[in-house]
Amino acid sequence: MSRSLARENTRLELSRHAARLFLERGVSDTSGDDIAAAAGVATRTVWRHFRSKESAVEPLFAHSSLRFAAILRRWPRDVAIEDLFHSTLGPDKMAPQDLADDILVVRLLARLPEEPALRAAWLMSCHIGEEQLIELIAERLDRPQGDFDVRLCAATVMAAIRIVDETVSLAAVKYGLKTTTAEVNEHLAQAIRKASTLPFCDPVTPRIWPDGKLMPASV
Amino acid sequence: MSRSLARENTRLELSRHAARLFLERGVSDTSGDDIAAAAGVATRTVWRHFRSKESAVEPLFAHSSLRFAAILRRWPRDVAIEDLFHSTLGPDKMAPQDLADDILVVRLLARLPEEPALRAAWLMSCHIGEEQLIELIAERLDRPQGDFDVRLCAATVMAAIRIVDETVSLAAVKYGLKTTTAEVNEHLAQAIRKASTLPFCDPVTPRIWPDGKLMPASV
DNA sequence: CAGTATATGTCACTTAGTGACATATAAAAT
DNA sequence: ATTTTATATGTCACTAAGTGACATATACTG
Repeated sequence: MSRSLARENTRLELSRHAARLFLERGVSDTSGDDIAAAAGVATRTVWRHFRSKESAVEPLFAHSSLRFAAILRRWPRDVAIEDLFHSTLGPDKMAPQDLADDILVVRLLARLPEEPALRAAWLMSCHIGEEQLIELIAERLDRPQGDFDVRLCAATVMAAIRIVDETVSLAAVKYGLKTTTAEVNEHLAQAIRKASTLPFCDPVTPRIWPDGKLMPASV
Repeated sequence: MSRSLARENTRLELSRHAARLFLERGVSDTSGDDIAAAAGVATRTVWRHFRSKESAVEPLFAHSSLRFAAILRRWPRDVAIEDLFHSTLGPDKMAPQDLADDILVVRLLARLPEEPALRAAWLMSCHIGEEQLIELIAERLDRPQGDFDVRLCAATVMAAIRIVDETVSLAAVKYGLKTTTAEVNEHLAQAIRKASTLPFCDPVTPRIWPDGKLMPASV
Protein backbone atom coordinates (compact mmCIF):
# COMPACT_ATOMS: atom_id res chain seq x y z
CA MET A 1 0.00 0.00 0.00
CA SER A 2 1.76 3.15 -1.22
CA ARG A 3 0.22 5.75 1.02
CA SER A 4 1.63 9.06 -0.06
CA LEU A 5 -1.42 11.19 -0.65
CA ALA A 6 0.59 13.62 -2.77
CA ARG A 7 1.80 10.82 -5.02
CA GLU A 8 -1.71 9.48 -5.58
CA ASN A 9 -2.81 12.99 -6.42
CA THR A 10 -0.05 13.53 -8.98
CA ARG A 11 -0.96 10.20 -10.48
CA LEU A 12 -4.65 11.09 -10.75
CA GLU A 13 -3.84 14.52 -12.12
CA LEU A 14 -1.63 12.96 -14.79
CA SER A 15 -4.44 10.53 -15.54
CA ARG A 16 -6.89 13.40 -16.10
CA HIS A 17 -4.52 15.13 -18.52
CA ALA A 18 -3.93 11.86 -20.36
CA ALA A 19 -7.68 11.26 -20.66
CA ARG A 20 -8.29 14.75 -21.97
CA LEU A 21 -5.53 14.46 -24.56
CA PHE A 22 -6.67 11.00 -25.64
CA LEU A 23 -10.15 12.43 -26.19
CA GLU A 24 -8.90 15.50 -28.05
CA ARG A 25 -6.40 13.89 -30.43
CA GLY A 26 -6.77 10.14 -29.97
CA VAL A 27 -4.41 7.77 -28.18
CA SER A 28 -1.90 7.26 -31.00
CA ASP A 29 -1.45 11.01 -31.52
CA THR A 30 -0.70 11.61 -27.86
CA SER A 31 2.82 10.93 -26.60
CA GLY A 32 4.20 10.48 -23.14
CA ASP A 33 5.91 13.84 -23.62
CA ASP A 34 2.56 15.47 -24.36
CA ILE A 35 1.04 14.12 -21.15
CA ALA A 36 4.05 15.25 -19.14
CA ALA A 37 4.02 18.71 -20.72
CA ALA A 38 0.30 19.12 -20.10
CA ALA A 39 0.72 18.24 -16.45
CA GLY A 40 3.92 20.28 -16.10
CA VAL A 41 6.17 17.43 -15.01
CA ALA A 42 9.20 15.68 -16.49
CA THR A 43 8.55 12.92 -19.00
CA ARG A 44 10.32 10.49 -16.72
CA THR A 45 7.66 11.11 -14.08
CA VAL A 46 4.98 9.87 -16.44
CA TRP A 47 6.78 6.55 -16.89
CA ARG A 48 7.34 6.28 -13.16
CA HIS A 49 3.60 6.36 -12.64
CA PHE A 50 2.39 4.30 -15.61
CA ARG A 51 3.74 1.10 -17.11
CA SER A 52 2.35 2.17 -20.49
CA LYS A 53 0.74 5.12 -22.21
CA GLU A 54 -2.69 3.50 -22.39
CA SER A 55 -2.69 2.50 -18.74
CA ALA A 56 -2.46 6.21 -17.89
CA VAL A 57 -6.27 6.36 -17.83
CA GLU A 58 -6.61 3.55 -15.32
CA PRO A 59 -6.36 5.74 -12.20
CA LEU A 60 -9.26 7.80 -13.50
CA PHE A 61 -11.39 4.70 -14.02
CA ALA A 62 -10.24 3.35 -10.68
CA HIS A 63 -11.12 6.58 -8.92
CA SER A 64 -14.71 6.43 -10.16
CA SER A 65 -14.99 2.79 -9.30
CA LEU A 66 -13.53 3.40 -5.83
CA ARG A 67 -16.18 5.98 -5.07
CA PHE A 68 -18.83 3.49 -6.18
CA ALA A 69 -17.23 0.80 -4.03
CA ALA A 70 -17.23 3.17 -1.07
CA ILE A 71 -20.98 3.60 -1.45
CA LEU A 72 -21.46 -0.15 -1.58
CA ARG A 73 -19.34 -0.60 1.51
CA ARG A 74 -21.62 1.72 3.48
CA TRP A 75 -24.67 -0.19 2.23
CA PRO A 76 -26.83 -1.05 5.26
CA ARG A 77 -27.65 -4.77 5.31
CA ASP A 78 -31.39 -4.25 5.53
CA VAL A 79 -31.68 -2.02 2.45
CA ALA A 80 -32.44 -3.21 -1.07
CA ILE A 81 -30.04 -2.15 -3.82
CA GLU A 82 -32.60 0.04 -5.61
CA ASP A 83 -33.14 2.09 -2.45
CA LEU A 84 -29.40 2.36 -1.88
CA PHE A 85 -28.83 3.79 -5.35
CA HIS A 86 -31.81 6.07 -5.09
CA SER A 87 -30.54 7.66 -1.93
CA THR A 88 -26.82 7.81 -2.71
CA LEU A 89 -26.21 8.08 -6.46
CA GLY A 90 -26.65 11.22 -8.54
CA PRO A 91 -24.73 14.25 -9.78
CA ASP A 92 -26.23 16.43 -7.05
CA LYS A 93 -24.64 14.19 -4.41
CA MET A 94 -21.10 14.45 -5.79
CA ALA A 95 -18.21 16.85 -5.41
CA PRO A 96 -17.67 18.95 -8.57
CA GLN A 97 -14.28 17.36 -9.24
CA ASP A 98 -15.77 13.88 -8.98
CA LEU A 99 -18.53 14.86 -11.37
CA ALA A 100 -15.97 16.19 -13.87
CA ASP A 101 -14.06 12.92 -13.54
CA ASP A 102 -17.18 10.90 -14.26
CA ILE A 103 -17.88 12.98 -17.35
CA LEU A 104 -14.36 12.24 -18.58
CA VAL A 105 -14.98 8.54 -17.96
CA VAL A 106 -18.26 8.59 -19.86
CA ARG A 107 -16.62 10.26 -22.85
CA LEU A 108 -13.79 7.74 -22.76
CA LEU A 109 -16.20 4.82 -22.67
CA ALA A 110 -17.97 6.18 -25.70
CA ARG A 111 -14.66 5.85 -27.56
CA LEU A 112 -14.07 2.18 -26.73
CA PRO A 113 -15.26 0.90 -30.12
CA GLU A 114 -12.59 2.94 -31.95
CA GLU A 115 -9.80 2.75 -29.39
CA PRO A 116 -8.84 -0.80 -28.46
CA ALA A 117 -6.03 0.52 -26.27
CA LEU A 118 -8.60 2.27 -24.09
CA ARG A 119 -10.70 -0.88 -23.89
CA ALA A 120 -7.76 -2.82 -22.48
CA ALA A 121 -7.32 -0.19 -19.78
CA TRP A 122 -11.06 -0.18 -19.06
CA LEU A 123 -11.21 -3.97 -18.75
CA MET A 124 -8.23 -3.93 -16.40
CA SER A 125 -10.04 -1.37 -14.24
CA CYS A 126 -13.14 -3.56 -14.24
CA HIS A 127 -10.96 -6.37 -13.01
CA ILE A 128 -9.93 -4.24 -10.03
CA GLY A 129 -13.60 -3.48 -9.46
CA GLU A 130 -14.34 -7.18 -9.56
CA GLU A 131 -11.86 -7.82 -6.78
CA GLN A 132 -13.48 -5.14 -4.66
CA LEU A 133 -16.85 -6.77 -5.29
CA ILE A 134 -15.47 -10.09 -4.09
CA GLU A 135 -14.66 -8.50 -0.74
CA LEU A 136 -18.06 -6.85 -0.54
CA ILE A 137 -20.11 -9.93 -1.42
CA ALA A 138 -18.03 -12.22 0.77
CA GLU A 139 -18.51 -9.93 3.72
CA ARG A 140 -22.17 -9.28 3.05
CA LEU A 141 -23.04 -12.97 2.76
CA ASP A 142 -20.56 -14.18 5.38
CA ARG A 143 -18.57 -16.36 3.03
CA PRO A 144 -14.83 -16.68 2.44
CA GLN A 145 -13.29 -14.57 -0.34
CA GLY A 146 -11.87 -17.66 -2.03
CA ASP A 147 -15.35 -19.18 -2.44
CA PHE A 148 -15.98 -19.96 -6.09
CA ASP A 149 -19.59 -18.83 -5.97
CA VAL A 150 -18.60 -15.51 -4.47
CA ARG A 151 -16.07 -14.96 -7.24
CA LEU A 152 -18.58 -16.00 -9.87
CA CYS A 153 -21.15 -13.58 -8.51
CA ALA A 154 -18.64 -10.74 -8.37
CA ALA A 155 -17.68 -11.40 -11.99
CA THR A 156 -21.25 -11.46 -13.28
CA VAL A 157 -22.22 -8.37 -11.28
CA MET A 158 -19.16 -6.48 -12.49
CA ALA A 159 -20.04 -7.53 -16.03
CA ALA A 160 -23.50 -6.04 -15.53
CA ILE A 161 -22.09 -2.77 -14.21
CA ARG A 162 -19.68 -2.64 -17.12
CA ILE A 163 -22.40 -3.21 -19.72
CA VAL A 164 -24.64 -0.56 -18.18
CA ASP A 165 -21.75 1.92 -18.06
CA GLU A 166 -20.79 1.23 -21.66
CA THR A 167 -24.38 1.35 -22.89
CA VAL A 168 -25.32 4.52 -21.08
CA SER A 169 -22.09 6.26 -22.11
CA LEU A 170 -22.47 5.34 -25.75
CA ALA A 171 -26.12 6.39 -25.74
CA ALA A 172 -25.32 9.72 -24.11
CA VAL A 173 -22.26 10.72 -26.14
CA LYS A 174 -22.92 9.20 -29.56
CA TYR A 175 -26.66 9.44 -29.79
CA GLY A 176 -27.20 12.40 -27.51
CA LEU A 177 -29.73 10.44 -25.50
CA LYS A 178 -30.57 12.21 -22.28
CA THR A 179 -31.23 9.75 -19.49
CA THR A 180 -32.32 10.91 -16.06
CA THR A 181 -30.41 9.90 -12.97
CA ALA A 182 -33.41 7.98 -11.73
CA GLU A 183 -33.58 6.00 -14.96
CA VAL A 184 -29.90 5.13 -14.89
CA ASN A 185 -30.11 4.09 -11.24
CA GLU A 186 -33.10 1.91 -11.99
CA HIS A 187 -31.35 0.41 -15.00
CA LEU A 188 -28.21 -0.29 -13.03
CA ALA A 189 -30.02 -1.84 -10.09
CA GLN A 190 -32.09 -4.09 -12.32
CA ALA A 191 -29.08 -5.22 -14.30
CA ILE A 192 -27.12 -6.03 -11.14
CA ARG A 193 -30.10 -7.84 -9.72
CA LYS A 194 -30.52 -9.96 -12.85
CA ALA A 195 -26.81 -10.66 -13.07
CA SER A 196 -26.16 -11.61 -9.46
CA THR A 197 -25.89 -15.33 -8.88
CA LEU A 198 -26.11 -14.91 -5.11
CA PRO A 199 -28.83 -13.02 -3.24
CA PHE A 200 -26.91 -10.00 -2.00
CA CYS A 201 -29.13 -7.28 -3.52
CA ASP A 202 -32.00 -7.65 -1.10
CA PRO A 203 -31.79 -7.08 2.62
CA VAL A 204 -29.46 -9.81 3.87
CA THR A 205 -29.27 -11.61 7.20
CA PRO A 206 -30.55 -8.80 9.40
CA ARG A 207 -28.24 -8.81 12.38
CA ILE A 208 -29.72 -9.39 15.77
CA TRP A 209 -28.69 -7.88 19.09
CA PRO A 210 -28.04 -10.27 21.96
CA ASP A 211 -31.43 -9.27 23.38
CA GLY A 212 -33.16 -10.50 20.22
CA LYS A 213 -34.08 -7.09 18.83
CA LEU A 214 -33.26 -6.08 15.27
CA MET A 215 -30.03 -4.16 14.84
CA PRO A 216 -30.73 -0.84 13.09
CA ALA A 217 -29.34 -0.39 9.59
CA SER A 218 -27.13 2.49 10.60
CA VAL A 219 -24.95 0.33 12.81
CA MET B 1 -12.40 -9.98 -43.31
CA SER B 2 -8.77 -10.78 -44.10
CA ARG B 3 -9.15 -14.28 -45.41
CA SER B 4 -5.69 -15.45 -46.28
CA LEU B 5 -5.38 -18.79 -44.57
CA ALA B 6 -1.61 -18.64 -44.73
CA ARG B 7 -1.55 -15.28 -42.98
CA GLU B 8 -3.78 -16.48 -40.15
CA ASN B 9 -1.52 -19.48 -39.77
CA THR B 10 1.64 -17.39 -39.53
CA ARG B 11 -0.11 -15.25 -36.99
CA LEU B 12 -1.13 -18.22 -34.88
CA GLU B 13 2.31 -19.77 -35.17
CA LEU B 14 3.89 -16.51 -33.99
CA SER B 15 1.39 -16.45 -31.15
CA ARG B 16 2.40 -19.93 -30.04
CA HIS B 17 6.07 -18.99 -29.99
CA ALA B 18 5.29 -15.80 -28.07
CA ALA B 19 3.28 -17.75 -25.52
CA ARG B 20 6.03 -20.30 -25.03
CA LEU B 21 8.66 -17.60 -24.55
CA PHE B 22 6.46 -15.63 -22.17
CA LEU B 23 6.04 -18.78 -20.10
CA GLU B 24 9.75 -19.65 -20.19
CA ARG B 25 11.26 -16.24 -19.39
CA GLY B 26 8.37 -13.95 -18.56
CA VAL B 27 6.91 -11.19 -20.70
CA SER B 28 9.40 -8.46 -19.86
CA ASP B 29 12.39 -10.67 -20.67
CA THR B 30 11.01 -11.54 -24.09
CA SER B 31 11.54 -9.07 -26.94
CA GLY B 32 9.90 -8.75 -30.30
CA ASP B 33 13.21 -9.89 -31.78
CA ASP B 34 13.11 -13.04 -29.68
CA ILE B 35 9.64 -13.92 -30.92
CA ALA B 36 10.65 -13.27 -34.52
CA ALA B 37 13.84 -15.32 -34.16
CA ALA B 38 11.97 -18.23 -32.57
CA ALA B 39 9.46 -18.27 -35.41
CA GLY B 40 12.13 -17.74 -38.05
CA VAL B 41 10.70 -14.52 -39.49
CA ALA B 42 11.85 -10.91 -39.69
CA THR B 43 11.20 -8.72 -36.66
CA ARG B 44 9.12 -6.43 -38.84
CA THR B 45 6.73 -9.30 -39.46
CA VAL B 46 5.99 -9.56 -35.76
CA TRP B 47 4.94 -5.90 -35.62
CA ARG B 48 2.86 -6.29 -38.74
CA HIS B 49 0.81 -8.95 -36.99
CA PHE B 50 0.59 -7.51 -33.48
CA ARG B 51 0.02 -3.98 -32.27
CA SER B 52 2.02 -4.77 -29.13
CA LYS B 53 4.18 -7.46 -27.63
CA GLU B 54 1.58 -8.54 -25.09
CA SER B 55 -1.20 -8.78 -27.64
CA ALA B 56 0.84 -11.47 -29.38
CA VAL B 57 -0.91 -14.09 -27.26
CA GLU B 58 -4.40 -12.98 -28.28
CA PRO B 59 -4.62 -15.16 -31.40
CA LEU B 60 -3.91 -18.20 -29.24
CA PHE B 61 -6.68 -17.27 -26.81
CA ALA B 62 -8.94 -16.42 -29.71
CA HIS B 63 -8.28 -19.73 -31.38
CA SER B 64 -9.38 -21.66 -28.31
CA SER B 65 -12.40 -19.49 -27.88
CA LEU B 66 -13.31 -19.86 -31.55
CA ARG B 67 -13.35 -23.63 -31.27
CA PHE B 68 -15.62 -23.31 -28.26
CA ALA B 69 -17.85 -20.92 -30.16
CA ALA B 70 -18.01 -23.36 -33.07
CA ILE B 71 -19.32 -26.02 -30.71
CA LEU B 72 -21.94 -23.66 -29.37
CA ARG B 73 -22.99 -22.72 -32.87
CA ARG B 74 -23.73 -26.37 -33.67
CA TRP B 75 -25.73 -26.70 -30.44
CA PRO B 76 -29.11 -28.26 -31.31
CA ARG B 77 -31.94 -26.18 -29.94
CA ASP B 78 -33.53 -29.05 -28.03
CA VAL B 79 -30.43 -30.03 -26.09
CA ALA B 80 -29.52 -28.77 -22.62
CA ILE B 81 -26.09 -27.26 -22.17
CA GLU B 82 -24.85 -30.03 -19.86
CA ASP B 83 -25.59 -32.64 -22.51
CA LEU B 84 -23.95 -30.54 -25.20
CA PHE B 85 -20.73 -30.27 -23.21
CA HIS B 86 -20.80 -33.92 -22.25
CA SER B 87 -20.99 -35.03 -25.85
CA THR B 88 -18.63 -32.51 -27.45
CA LEU B 89 -15.99 -31.34 -24.96
CA GLY B 90 -12.93 -33.29 -23.89
CA PRO B 91 -9.28 -33.89 -24.83
CA ASP B 92 -10.17 -37.12 -26.61
CA LYS B 93 -12.41 -35.17 -29.01
CA MET B 94 -9.72 -32.67 -30.07
CA ALA B 95 -6.95 -32.58 -32.64
CA PRO B 96 -3.48 -32.90 -31.03
CA GLN B 97 -2.51 -29.38 -32.07
CA ASP B 98 -5.67 -27.96 -30.52
CA LEU B 99 -4.96 -29.86 -27.32
CA ALA B 100 -1.42 -28.46 -27.22
CA ASP B 101 -2.84 -24.97 -27.75
CA ASP B 102 -5.25 -25.40 -24.86
CA ILE B 103 -2.44 -26.55 -22.60
CA LEU B 104 -0.51 -23.39 -23.49
CA VAL B 105 -3.61 -21.34 -22.67
CA VAL B 106 -4.06 -23.04 -19.32
CA ARG B 107 -0.43 -22.37 -18.40
CA LEU B 108 -0.77 -18.74 -19.45
CA LEU B 109 -3.92 -18.28 -17.38
CA ALA B 110 -2.12 -19.63 -14.35
CA ARG B 111 0.33 -16.74 -14.75
CA LEU B 112 -2.27 -13.96 -14.80
CA PRO B 113 -1.72 -12.96 -11.16
CA GLU B 114 1.97 -12.18 -11.81
CA GLU B 115 1.71 -10.88 -15.36
CA PRO B 116 -0.72 -7.96 -15.73
CA ALA B 117 0.25 -7.63 -19.39
CA LEU B 118 -1.11 -11.11 -20.05
CA ARG B 119 -4.29 -10.30 -18.18
CA ALA B 120 -4.99 -7.37 -20.47
CA ALA B 121 -4.60 -9.64 -23.49
CA TRP B 122 -6.80 -12.29 -21.89
CA LEU B 123 -9.55 -9.79 -21.06
CA MET B 124 -9.46 -8.45 -24.61
CA SER B 125 -9.89 -12.01 -25.89
CA CYS B 126 -12.82 -12.50 -23.53
CA HIS B 127 -14.33 -9.38 -25.02
CA ILE B 128 -14.16 -10.98 -28.47
CA GLY B 129 -15.76 -14.08 -27.00
CA GLU B 130 -18.50 -11.92 -25.52
CA GLU B 131 -19.33 -10.56 -28.96
CA GLN B 132 -19.57 -14.05 -30.35
CA LEU B 133 -21.90 -14.96 -27.49
CA ILE B 134 -24.12 -12.01 -28.35
CA GLU B 135 -24.63 -13.46 -31.83
CA LEU B 136 -25.30 -16.90 -30.44
CA ILE B 137 -27.79 -15.85 -27.79
CA ALA B 138 -29.57 -13.43 -30.09
CA GLU B 139 -29.99 -16.13 -32.69
CA ARG B 140 -30.95 -18.81 -30.20
CA LEU B 141 -33.63 -16.69 -28.52
CA ASP B 142 -34.77 -14.90 -31.69
CA ARG B 143 -33.87 -11.44 -30.45
CA PRO B 144 -31.95 -8.60 -32.09
CA GLN B 145 -28.20 -8.35 -31.38
CA GLY B 146 -28.56 -4.80 -30.11
CA ASP B 147 -30.99 -5.91 -27.38
CA PHE B 148 -29.69 -4.82 -23.98
CA ASP B 149 -30.76 -8.03 -22.27
CA VAL B 150 -28.97 -10.11 -24.86
CA ARG B 151 -25.78 -8.13 -24.34
CA LEU B 152 -26.14 -8.37 -20.58
CA CYS B 153 -26.60 -12.12 -20.76
CA ALA B 154 -23.59 -12.51 -23.05
CA ALA B 155 -21.47 -10.50 -20.64
CA THR B 156 -22.48 -12.48 -17.56
CA VAL B 157 -22.07 -15.80 -19.33
CA MET B 158 -18.66 -14.82 -20.66
CA ALA B 159 -17.72 -13.75 -17.13
CA ALA B 160 -18.69 -17.21 -15.90
CA ILE B 161 -16.64 -18.94 -18.58
CA ARG B 162 -13.71 -16.69 -17.75
CA ILE B 163 -13.87 -17.42 -14.02
CA VAL B 164 -14.11 -21.16 -14.59
CA ASP B 165 -11.16 -21.06 -16.99
CA GLU B 166 -9.07 -19.01 -14.59
CA THR B 167 -10.00 -21.13 -11.58
CA VAL B 168 -9.42 -24.47 -13.26
CA SER B 169 -6.12 -23.31 -14.78
CA LEU B 170 -4.80 -21.99 -11.49
CA ALA B 171 -5.88 -25.12 -9.67
CA ALA B 172 -4.24 -27.37 -12.23
CA VAL B 173 -0.94 -25.55 -12.68
CA LYS B 174 -0.27 -24.02 -9.27
CA TYR B 175 -1.80 -26.58 -6.98
CA GLY B 176 -1.41 -29.62 -9.21
CA LEU B 177 -5.08 -30.44 -8.79
CA LYS B 178 -6.21 -33.06 -11.25
CA THR B 179 -9.75 -32.46 -12.40
CA THR B 180 -11.50 -34.88 -14.73
CA THR B 181 -13.04 -33.70 -17.97
CA ALA B 182 -16.47 -34.63 -16.69
CA GLU B 183 -15.99 -32.49 -13.59
CA VAL B 184 -14.80 -29.49 -15.55
CA ASN B 185 -17.71 -29.83 -17.99
CA GLU B 186 -20.15 -30.05 -15.11
CA HIS B 187 -18.54 -27.08 -13.40
CA LEU B 188 -18.63 -25.01 -16.57
CA ALA B 189 -22.23 -25.87 -17.41
CA GLN B 190 -23.42 -25.05 -13.90
CA ALA B 191 -21.57 -21.75 -13.83
CA ILE B 192 -22.97 -20.72 -17.21
CA ARG B 193 -26.44 -21.76 -16.10
CA LYS B 194 -26.21 -19.73 -12.90
CA ALA B 195 -24.76 -16.74 -14.70
CA SER B 196 -27.16 -16.58 -17.62
CA THR B 197 -29.80 -13.89 -17.26
CA LEU B 198 -31.82 -15.31 -20.17
CA PRO B 199 -32.97 -18.93 -20.53
CA PHE B 200 -30.78 -20.12 -23.38
CA CYS B 201 -29.18 -23.11 -21.62
CA ASP B 202 -32.22 -25.35 -21.73
CA PRO B 203 -33.90 -26.56 -24.88
CA VAL B 204 -35.28 -23.39 -26.46
CA THR B 205 -38.34 -22.79 -28.67
CA PRO B 206 -38.50 -26.19 -30.32
CA ARG B 207 -39.18 -25.39 -33.94
CA ILE B 208 -42.31 -26.80 -35.47
CA TRP B 209 -42.85 -28.06 -39.00
CA PRO B 210 -45.78 -26.61 -40.92
CA ASP B 211 -47.65 -29.88 -40.28
CA GLY B 212 -47.38 -29.34 -36.53
CA LYS B 213 -44.79 -32.00 -35.81
CA LEU B 214 -41.61 -31.33 -33.87
CA MET B 215 -38.56 -30.51 -35.97
CA PRO B 216 -35.69 -32.92 -35.10
CA ALA B 217 -32.62 -31.44 -33.43
CA SER B 218 -30.34 -32.35 -36.30
CA VAL B 219 -32.02 -29.92 -38.70
C1' DC C 1 2.13 -15.52 -69.54
C1' DA C 2 1.34 -10.73 -67.96
C1' DG C 3 -0.80 -8.24 -64.30
C1' DT C 4 -2.26 -7.47 -59.83
C1' DA C 5 -2.80 -8.20 -54.95
C1' DT C 6 -0.85 -9.61 -50.70
C1' DA C 7 2.78 -11.21 -47.41
C1' DT C 8 7.27 -10.67 -46.05
C1' DG C 9 12.31 -8.72 -45.84
C1' DT C 10 15.45 -4.72 -45.13
C1' DC C 11 16.63 -0.62 -42.94
C1' DA C 12 16.30 3.92 -41.33
C1' DC C 13 13.57 6.25 -38.13
C1' DT C 14 10.40 7.79 -34.12
C1' DT C 15 8.30 6.93 -29.84
C1' DA C 16 7.84 4.17 -25.59
C1' DG C 17 9.93 2.94 -21.58
C1' DT C 18 14.24 1.97 -18.21
C1' DG C 19 18.64 2.56 -15.42
C1' DA C 20 21.60 5.35 -12.92
C1' DC C 21 22.52 9.19 -10.47
C1' DA C 22 21.53 14.00 -8.81
C1' DT C 23 18.41 17.05 -6.40
C1' DA C 24 14.40 18.70 -3.74
C1' DT C 25 11.20 18.23 0.02
C1' DA C 26 9.28 16.85 4.10
C1' DA C 27 8.76 13.93 8.04
C1' DA C 28 11.51 11.62 11.98
C1' DA C 29 15.22 11.35 15.01
C1' DT C 30 18.84 13.41 17.63
C1' DA D 1 17.45 23.49 15.28
C1' DT D 2 19.76 20.37 12.61
C1' DT D 3 20.99 16.13 10.84
C1' DT D 4 19.03 11.74 9.07
C1' DT D 5 16.22 9.25 6.32
C1' DA D 6 12.82 8.32 3.00
C1' DT D 7 10.37 9.37 -0.99
C1' DA D 8 9.13 11.99 -5.24
C1' DT D 9 10.92 14.14 -9.00
C1' DG D 10 14.48 15.98 -12.63
C1' DT D 11 18.22 15.00 -16.05
C1' DC D 12 20.19 12.31 -19.46
C1' DA D 13 21.96 8.42 -21.76
C1' DC D 14 20.33 4.18 -23.20
C1' DT D 15 17.45 -0.11 -24.78
C1' DA D 16 13.35 -1.81 -26.65
C1' DA D 17 8.92 -1.16 -28.97
C1' DG D 18 6.79 0.03 -32.97
C1' DT D 19 6.30 2.60 -37.85
C1' DG D 20 7.20 4.29 -42.77
C1' DA D 21 8.99 3.54 -47.13
C1' DC D 22 10.49 0.74 -50.51
C1' DA D 23 12.13 -3.76 -52.44
C1' DT D 24 11.19 -8.56 -53.28
C1' DA D 25 8.76 -12.89 -53.30
C1' DT D 26 4.69 -15.63 -53.74
C1' DA D 27 0.14 -16.58 -55.19
C1' DC D 28 -4.13 -15.68 -57.42
C1' DT D 29 -6.65 -13.72 -62.05
C1' DG D 30 -7.51 -12.99 -66.49
